Amino acid sequence: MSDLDRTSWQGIRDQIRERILDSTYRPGDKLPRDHDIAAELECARSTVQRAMRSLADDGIVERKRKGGTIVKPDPVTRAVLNIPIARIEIENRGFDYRHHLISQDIGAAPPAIAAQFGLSQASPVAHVVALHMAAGRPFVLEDRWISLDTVPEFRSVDLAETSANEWLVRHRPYSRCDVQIHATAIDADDAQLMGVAPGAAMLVLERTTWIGEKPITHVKATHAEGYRLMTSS
Amino acid sequence: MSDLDRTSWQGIRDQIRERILDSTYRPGDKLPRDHDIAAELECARSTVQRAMRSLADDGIVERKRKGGTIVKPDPVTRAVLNIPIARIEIENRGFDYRHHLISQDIGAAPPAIAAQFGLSQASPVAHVVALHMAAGRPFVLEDRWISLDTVPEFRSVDLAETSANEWLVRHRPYSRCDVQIHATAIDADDAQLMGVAPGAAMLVLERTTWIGEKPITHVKATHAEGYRLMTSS
DNA sequence: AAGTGGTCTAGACCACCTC
DNA sequence: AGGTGGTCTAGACCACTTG
Repeated sequence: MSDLDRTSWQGIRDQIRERILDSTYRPGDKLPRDHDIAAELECARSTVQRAMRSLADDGIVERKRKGGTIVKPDPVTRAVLNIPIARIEIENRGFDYRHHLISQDIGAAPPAIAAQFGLSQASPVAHVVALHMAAGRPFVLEDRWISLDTVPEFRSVDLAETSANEWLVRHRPYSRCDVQIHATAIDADDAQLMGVAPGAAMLVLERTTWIGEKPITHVKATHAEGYRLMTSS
Repeated sequence: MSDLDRTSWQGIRDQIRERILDSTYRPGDKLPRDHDIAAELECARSTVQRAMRSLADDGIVERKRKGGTIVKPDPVTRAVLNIPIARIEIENRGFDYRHHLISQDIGAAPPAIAAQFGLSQASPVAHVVALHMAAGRPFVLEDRWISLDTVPEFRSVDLAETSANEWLVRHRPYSRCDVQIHATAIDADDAQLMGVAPGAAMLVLERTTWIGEKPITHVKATHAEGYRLMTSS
């Protein structure tokens, strides 16, 4: 058969989704209770549950105890970003990977970073600037701050061998990650590093990761001109 | 108690995650089978299943039948983007919303759009350019193509009342959505519309939505200078 | 061929929230 | 206060994939 079993949870999900697509249920409408859908489509209630959770995860319906299930009135496009570490992304594209350490030092946190980390300015941080190269050309410029209160052993990492990016991701799992994406006109210094004209439009990803309530690192990753972040769902 | 029940699926998830964070299980390691974890933590196997699926969704572990569960060796940052309708986003920020229709016409698909849609160039498409304003200032410039084969009734929509964005999202649910994000230097015409200097760095989101295998719409949304897409997980 | 995760069921109880 | 979704269980069978 072309689709899945009508009584698998994917089958149930598809039938409900179909009714939303063909306007049997319209935005704002209340759907029957799980129990009744289960009876009608001849499956267990937990199977309806599974299907409904999937639809809720996709932002298609909204569920509330006692309130029931409604079709979301203000649909939201939901896309999942996968951000791999630079080396993996470059190697996946079939390019040779290398990284250059541009600068590295340790000191007290400047105000902007202290604020981002929620720490006092006396806190010690490491600052690392590195360039990730794909096939000999600049791919990502990484400007990173690491909280040495949270990651004291970072002081003794040899960044010639492993990038800070990779060392952290392998040794310091995080529990939370904030991501911001924006476009910026590159300044003269960074332009020279990236090999583009000053003022060129660059895609920038800024990430801050945390373990519990403690900040691990903040990184500003400036991507090569023309880079596209892609997602699908 | 401060955390959830140790035997709830969230509790199980947290205990497993904890063991990954404290390196009891390291990247690439194989975890015990669900059955054994269930026995050790004294819960049903399906509860372990639920916890494991959550960890797999977060990109922390990888599961294969017969292969077992391993800690993902190449951790990937996974962030979920929520892209609301322009009007909702602007109103949520407490600004007055308005939209201006810049241009609107119907014709055969130009090559780039035909290719994007996987259609022949003879296919009829609508082309709409509109500006979404927040508090009287340009917020998003929307350049949209709609496949009239898929959405014939779009011909008779009055775009003075509802934006194409909003009409589509309310009347044409989609089953798939591709998103691309990039930075671009704005051209002179668009710069005038957005009220910025030509060449300014702008964040652009391009989305194509599909219903089954049929294309609905492709939209290029150029955001105001300095706009930041934010996510958290 | 066999081991592992994936799914389904039926039933029970719980937690939350509207009515 | 009662109805609804959320979760848990125990057991069974299935599907995939590796050895």
